[in-house]
Formats: sequence, structure tokens, C-alpha cells
Amino acid sequence: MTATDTRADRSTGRTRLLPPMPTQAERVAELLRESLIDGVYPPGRRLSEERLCEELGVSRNTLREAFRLLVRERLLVHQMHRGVFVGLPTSDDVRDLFKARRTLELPALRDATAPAEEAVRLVGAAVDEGEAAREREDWWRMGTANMRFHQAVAGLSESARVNEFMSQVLAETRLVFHVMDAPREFHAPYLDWNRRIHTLLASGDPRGAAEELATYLDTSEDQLVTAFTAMEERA
Amino acid sequence: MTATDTRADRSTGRTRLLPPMPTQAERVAELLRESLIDGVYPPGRRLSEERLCEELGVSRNTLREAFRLLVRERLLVHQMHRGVFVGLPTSDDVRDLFKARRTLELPALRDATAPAEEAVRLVGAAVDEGEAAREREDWWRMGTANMRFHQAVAGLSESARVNEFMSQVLAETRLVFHVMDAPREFHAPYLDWNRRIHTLLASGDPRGAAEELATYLDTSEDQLVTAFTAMEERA
DNA sequence: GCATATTTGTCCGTATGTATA
DNA sequence: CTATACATACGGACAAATATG
Repeated sequence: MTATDTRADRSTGRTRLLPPMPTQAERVAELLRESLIDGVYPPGRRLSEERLCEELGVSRNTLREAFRLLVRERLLVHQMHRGVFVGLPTSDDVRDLFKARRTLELPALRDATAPAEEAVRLVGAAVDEGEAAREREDWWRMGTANMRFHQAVAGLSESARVNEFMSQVLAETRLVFHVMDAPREFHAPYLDWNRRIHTLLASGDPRGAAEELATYLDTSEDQLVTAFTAMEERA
Repeated sequence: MTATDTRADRSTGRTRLLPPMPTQAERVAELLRESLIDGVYPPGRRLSEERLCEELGVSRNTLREAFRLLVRERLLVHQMHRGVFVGLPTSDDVRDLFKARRTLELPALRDATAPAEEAVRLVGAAVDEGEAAREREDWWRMGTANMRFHQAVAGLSESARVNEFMSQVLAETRLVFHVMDAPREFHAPYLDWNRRIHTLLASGDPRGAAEELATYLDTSEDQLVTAFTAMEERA
């Protein structure tokens, strides 16, 4: 999925993850990406080149190449002669992210009249994983599972490019959640919704599933935007 | 919105050239991007680091930063220890690109029940520009106008991120056209279709417009894929 | 408002590893 | 198989801009 490299896997459309990641910069970018979506570096924090090279054991040039990639993914923002900072989304960004999600998720679901079996299975697996995490009160994994659910929904489109874009959008959405540290109440209510959507999809009613997802996204966006604007005014 | 870097203007679909572009790497990337969509470097051609630094007057480090960006945009492909090559799309890529375009364009058009006036104007302007170019038999500008038309259609979504993704998809599509050097017969028949779509949109029938666009994309994909597979078998 | 310290932006040289003639 | 060419990655250098006192 992040394998932007060799030509071989592009032709197959398959994602190769096992072989060691090609270049050092890509490796570093992947590492930082993980740290960013895990919330290791809080949104808005500046990332010092010097310190990070030291920490990661790479040269400044290599680190800067990784920075560029993550800036392009909007996980980092770059300010001339000031350095790079962890992305700090605003309520406008939240709205835009949901616009993008509607664009990516709804058509994929609605048009899934004869979906690939494997793709549907992935959707169901994400639902299961989320419910299991809720049982264990593992809120972090619950959030991850919820994200994976939406990734799987977009995956119904069977397009490598759409998938890639979706994963970027979701990564940025993780930043949004880190801005307002409260995964539990923002994910928990939606698990049942996910279950319902998967059931409708699996039972051959993609349009019904899409309608459910549409209202899901509406309410989710409302909840996030109101919480966000409240926080922005407080600051 | 926190201006990431240069991306603020991509949201408007407009390219900002007057304000000094922030970093050298971004500048080089933009320059190469233009050259690539203009077909200066033919698909598949290897780009020598040494020669390009010389040509562009930048260091290898800076050039490599630019390369990473363009690899992420799929305009270049990177092979370990071999260098970067201009993207050489296959028929599978063409199919995937059209999947992405359907995802981005159709919902934007279909949901444009109360579109922003400016957005509709941009669609119309692209249609006019295409027809004018056809009059002058300026096939290259005709192709550009056609691309701008589809960018404007996606722009109806009013989402910066959707717009950005769309421009990437279209840039890659330019590569496809360069693989089979024949812009005239691939763009000319579709200008009338564009006009019809804009008329339907402007007259308040976005669903009708979307239906037109759907068949447009179907026939366009068919034409390209058949031409492409024929070319692949020939080689 | 000013002088200083810090950090980034960019370049160059070089050692190592890989692919190709 | 050897040799050559090239990409990879590192570290150091200096100028320019910013942050700090």
C-alpha cells in the first residue's frame, strides 16, 4: 500500500510488505508515520531535525527526505526556515476530511452490488475486531478497528489509488482524534452502526448500507465539529 | 487553514507562481512535474541524477528530495540502486485511474444540487477553452482544457483534499496519453459531451449530468484500454 | 530595538554497495 | 569475473533566517 517503489508489484496491484523497505528515507517515513498516528508526537509540536537524526540514527539529508513525504501526506506541516511541525487540524480540516470520506466511502459501498468476497470479509473482520476490543475495554484498538472498517469500505472500490488516498485521509483523521484526546466516546457508539452496515452489505443491500453510512458520517461529523469548535473557542 | 506549504493553492486548482515558492526541492518538483505532464521526458526514460542536478543547478540532495515527492505522486517510479524512471502506466493502471476518476467525479457532479457559482463557471470556462482550442486546431491545449474540465467537475465537491487527489490522478493520466502519443482522437470527440454535461449542470439537473459523465467515462476507458492492450501486445 | 545563539536551507565530498557492460 | 558507472547514505560546511536574551 505504501509500496511506491518497485514496478513489479505495481503490475500485480498487490502490496508487498515483507521485503525490507527499499530506501532509508522510506523506512524513516514509515516509522514516523506510525509514531504520528499513534500520537507519540502531539499535534502542533515542532520536530527538531538535529534531535531526530540523533534518535533515529540517520543523517539530516535522509531525515529531510522523509519529512517531505510526510508533509505531502499532510501529517506534517512545513514552515520555511522554521522547521516541520506535527499537523494541527482545524475544524475546517475536519469538515474537509469528512467531505473526502463521503466521496471515497459512499460510492464504494453503494456500487458494491457484486462485491469481491475477500473485500466483504475484511469489512466483517474489522467489525469483529472492534467489538472484541470493546469487550476488553481496549479503547485504542477499538479506534484502530473502526478506522480499519472504513478503510475496508473504501476498499470495496478495488482501486489501489482510492485505497491509498483513503489511508491518507484516515491517518490525518487520527491526528484529529489526538487533538482532542478522547477515543472512547468518539468510537464506541459507532460500532453497532458498523455491524449494521456490514450486515446490509453482506445480505446484498449495498444501497441500504450506503444510506446507513451516510447518516453515520453526518452524525459523526457533527459530533466532531461541535466538539472542535468548542475547543477552538476555549483557546 | 494552516497552509502546509505550497498546497494551499492547489485547493483552488490554480497554480501560484508569483510568490516565491518556499523550498528549493518544492520548486524543482514543480518544475519536473510540469515537464512530465508536458511530455518532455518520455514514459519509461531514466532520469540521471547527475545530469539533472547539472541542468537544474541544484545539488543531488535537493534533487533527491524532489524525486521522492514525484515518486509518491506516481509520476516517477523508483528502483533501488538503479535510479528513478518516468512512470510507464500499463493497461491495469488505466483501469485503476478510471476507477478513481469515477469515484471522484461522479459524486461531485451528482451531489451538486446547489453548486457554488464559481465552481460551475470554472466548468463552463474549461468547455469554452476546449472548443476554442479545437477551432484553432491546437490539440495540445485541447487536451489540457479537457483535463481542466474534469478537474473542475471534481472541484464541485469543494474539498481541498479531493481536488488535490484529482489533480494527481489527472497528471498520471497525462502520462497515459504520452505513452500513446495521440491527443487529438482521444480528446476531440469528448468536447461535445463536456458541453452537454455543463448545460445539464447549469440548468439544475446534476443527476442527468452525472449520467452523461458516467457513459462518457465508460466509453473513454474502453477506447483507451483497447488501444493500450493492442499496444502492449505489439510490444 | 539590537545583538547573539540556534536552527534551517543548501551545497559538497566521500565511502559503500549494487547493477550492468 | 572483473571493472566501471551510478545510486545510497553519511558527515561537514557555510549562509540565511529565525528565535532568544
